[in-house]
Amino acid sequence: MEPIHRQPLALQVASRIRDLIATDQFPPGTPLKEVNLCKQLSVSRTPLREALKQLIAEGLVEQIPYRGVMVYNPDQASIEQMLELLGALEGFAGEMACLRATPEEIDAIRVLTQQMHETYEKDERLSYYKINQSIHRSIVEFSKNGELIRSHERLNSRLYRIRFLSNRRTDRWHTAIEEHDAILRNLEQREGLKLNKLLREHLGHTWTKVKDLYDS
Amino acid sequence: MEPIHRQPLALQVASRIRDLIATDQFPPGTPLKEVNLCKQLSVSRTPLREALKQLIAEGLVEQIPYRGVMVYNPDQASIEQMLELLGALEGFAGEMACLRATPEEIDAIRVLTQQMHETYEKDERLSYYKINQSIHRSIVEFSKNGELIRSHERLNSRLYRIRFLSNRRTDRWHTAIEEHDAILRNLEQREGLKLNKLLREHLGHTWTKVKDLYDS
DNA sequence: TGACGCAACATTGAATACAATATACAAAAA
DNA sequence: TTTTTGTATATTGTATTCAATGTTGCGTCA
Repeated sequence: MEPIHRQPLALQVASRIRDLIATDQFPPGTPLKEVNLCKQLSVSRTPLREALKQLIAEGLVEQIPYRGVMVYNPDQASIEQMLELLGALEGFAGEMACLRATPEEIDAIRVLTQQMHETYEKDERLSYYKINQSIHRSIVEFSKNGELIRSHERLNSRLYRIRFLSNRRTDRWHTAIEEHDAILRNLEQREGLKLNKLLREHLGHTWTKVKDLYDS
Repeated sequence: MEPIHRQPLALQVASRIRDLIATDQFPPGTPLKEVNLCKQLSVSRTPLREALKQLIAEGLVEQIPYRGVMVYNPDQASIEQMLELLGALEGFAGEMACLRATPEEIDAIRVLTQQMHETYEKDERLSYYKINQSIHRSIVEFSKNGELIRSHERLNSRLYRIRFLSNRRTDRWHTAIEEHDAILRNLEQREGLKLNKLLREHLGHTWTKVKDLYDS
């Protein structure tokens, strides 16, 4: 039988804060004061502090001794490095997916890519963004490497907000759609090395979009 | 001026436990009971628990609610996946290092590779192992990508013991040395793609060594 | 007027106390 | 003898309390 999964309070608190950061309710730089959060979340300081320790380890927030915890506010250089690493992870995942994905799984990517086209034509940015995320996550999953999946998930969550902001730029949408078509094609044809390259470049373009956003 | 670095107790505790795991004084499966550790380390439960939370996030130990934490004991599949990911990270790092390493940094790798030869000839296994680790870490550092460096560091620490054990096998030493010569050559000639491939294969060989170790 | 020092306050760091849960073992019933 | 069940004990989860540290603002003195 399916075992009952229990969630210690600290874990629940951690994922709640994670969501609050991802949805920009706690934007970068927000100080996370323990007593305030305790009241807002109705927990005592101990589980909250344990949750914060986890988030620190994940790199989602940063801590200065005796001065508290705040939401991580990466500078341009850090963002570039994170996107570069994300590209490497996704590229490698794509390469492995070419070896290991089942035809059904590739079908799923095909469906998502199709849906992406539809949201593009209807100009539904939020849906577009979410489908885009799904595609990337799926490719990583199909690498069938749990460690890779976890690493990607963590890094991606740190970039969630950044990528969302860069999504507001519409002038690169068309290129992005074309790239996704190419990604699908290479996955279908199991062209691992080419897919690797494509995905890395795809993330590279994300960086240029983010960069413009910061510069303007 | 260089700021003074403070170490909250929890961080000190975490790195102490990390060392104990790396040096196999806490081998895989060891239950880490809070009160015992508190006495041994002369700290109270709060900082200890915060330290454990970090180690959990790092994947060095695992936790079952109300049953405690124990040193992570990966099965063969997990080890294979971790090594695969480590290969991807080091391969990519090598590729970037070809673009970004200074001549002086490459010199440093050359010196280390030379020292590796010497320890090989003198049959000094521990020194050999440590120099080997230094070379890999250096290559990753020369990628100049802080995120990549941290990710690699964390994954590597989880594999430290495994790789150490697999180092006892001597029949692959010679091949490993040759591979390291090739790695140095390709780094010197800035052959990024070839170096990437080499490093991935190099880690792949580590996996076969580990596998044999488990099977026998 | 500006700089220094002191004090009150706010916030985090650590320790302890209490509650919830799991495990082990023994006693009782089938 | 085997199974079950209850109780004692150990261990983790959570709350509360106390200590250490950093910050802010006011007052005093040059």
